[in-house]
Amino acid sequence: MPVTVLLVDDEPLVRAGLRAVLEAQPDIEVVGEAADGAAVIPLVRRLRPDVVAMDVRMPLMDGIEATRAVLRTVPEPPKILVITTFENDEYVYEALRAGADGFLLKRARPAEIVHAVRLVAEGESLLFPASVRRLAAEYGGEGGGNRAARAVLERARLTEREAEVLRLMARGLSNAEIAARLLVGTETVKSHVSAVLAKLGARDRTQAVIVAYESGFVAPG
Amino acid sequence: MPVTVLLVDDEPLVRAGLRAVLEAQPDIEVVGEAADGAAVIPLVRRLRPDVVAMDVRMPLMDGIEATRAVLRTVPEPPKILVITTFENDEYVYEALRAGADGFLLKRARPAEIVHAVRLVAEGESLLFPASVRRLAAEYGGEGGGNRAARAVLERARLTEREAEVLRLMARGLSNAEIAARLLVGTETVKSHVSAVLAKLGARDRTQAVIVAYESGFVAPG
DNA sequence: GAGCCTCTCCCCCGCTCGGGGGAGGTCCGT
DNA sequence: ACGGACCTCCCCCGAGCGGGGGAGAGGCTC
Repeated sequence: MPVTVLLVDDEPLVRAGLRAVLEAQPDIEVVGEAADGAAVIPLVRRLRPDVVAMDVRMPLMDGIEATRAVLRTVPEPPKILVITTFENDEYVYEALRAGADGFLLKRARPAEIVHAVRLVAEGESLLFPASVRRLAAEYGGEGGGNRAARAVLERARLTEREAEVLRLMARGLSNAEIAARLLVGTETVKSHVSAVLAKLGARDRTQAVIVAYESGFVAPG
Repeated sequence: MPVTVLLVDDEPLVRAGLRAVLEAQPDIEVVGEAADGAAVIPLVRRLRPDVVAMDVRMPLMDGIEATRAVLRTVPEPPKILVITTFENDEYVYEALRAGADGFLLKRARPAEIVHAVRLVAEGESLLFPASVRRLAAEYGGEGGGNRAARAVLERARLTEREAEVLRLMARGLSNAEIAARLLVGTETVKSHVSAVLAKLGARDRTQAVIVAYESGFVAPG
């Protein structure tokens, strides 16, 4: 059965774009739209979507309140994917605190958007690395390491092999070098790397390495 | 005038390989060879090379002793580029401690080798990131950050713009994204990125980001 | 035994990246 | 006035990378 999605954004254009991108996927179905957070709860009750793609900034009720409201009032609530235009949006981490399962930039590429929806639908949390640093500053800065990044890494549930590959990535090795070191083919390494990128919500190996550092997965110094 | 290089390695094959790679460059000239560290000092005195490409492991006198000897006894000594087969070679950091200006893996690609020679000739120090971590563990672990990486970064003498680009690289941005943020063309960003990679002795942006983290240039957490 | 996960390897494809060149502009110090 | 950084942009080109598929072998649990 397909992943059902409810779109919540005050801009019709954005909704249309999301719908186009998501419906192009055979396994994703957009079951409804809302223009404001205030309309979300009844819609969620009626449509029971797997995922709510929710804008943070909306006129009547913003994405944070809406997220809280949904999670409080709906039994077996859907996954909440927060959408925002700005990666420095202070609202974002509040939404995550409120219980959102991930967030996504509007300017993300279609493949990323689709990917993000699938991930949260499967129960994985994701944050895009470019924003992870930002979050860290706000999230509370006492202990070493970055809580947000750590959360990403923990929820990523990397397999042993994937973790091993990530460690080598974080030492600057290329796929070919990793393959040589692990005594496997480069295609195999590519598979693992892809899995790592997918699970971490990273676009490329650089972002994955950033998560590795931010989360304390690899120790700097 | 070209960069003059003295090759010191006990394996003729390696010397031949280095010679072939280096002489293919119009601006690099191999002026001599030696099979052991013991032969280095007189040759350096006579040939006065800009750079000595020196193996660490050699039968009579290893690269560390040879490095120390050259730096102690020769006025205006050449730059020493240490060459090794293993990146975990404990000899390497000792050589660096002894005053070597950089090191290089034998399995490095020709372009990297050429690049390394040019860099040390110009007075830049370089360490390949994959080995930087290793060095850190040995180099002394009290203070935060990685001394070796910090040294790389300091001696890299990045321009303001380059530092800015590196910071954005370390946040996971692509060249296009950096270009958008800095309001310049992607070609410009590519230039800066190339300059950063060159100065840091990094092969790709991932390695550059690793140096950024290891050196404390960007703070994790 | 069926299902699931993990690890392994394969294909095709498009794109970004990085190397190696060059070139014009400004600003600054000598 | 000249050289020298520095920033900007341009070209060509090859290689590595990442997406999107698939597929088989082994091991696990139910």
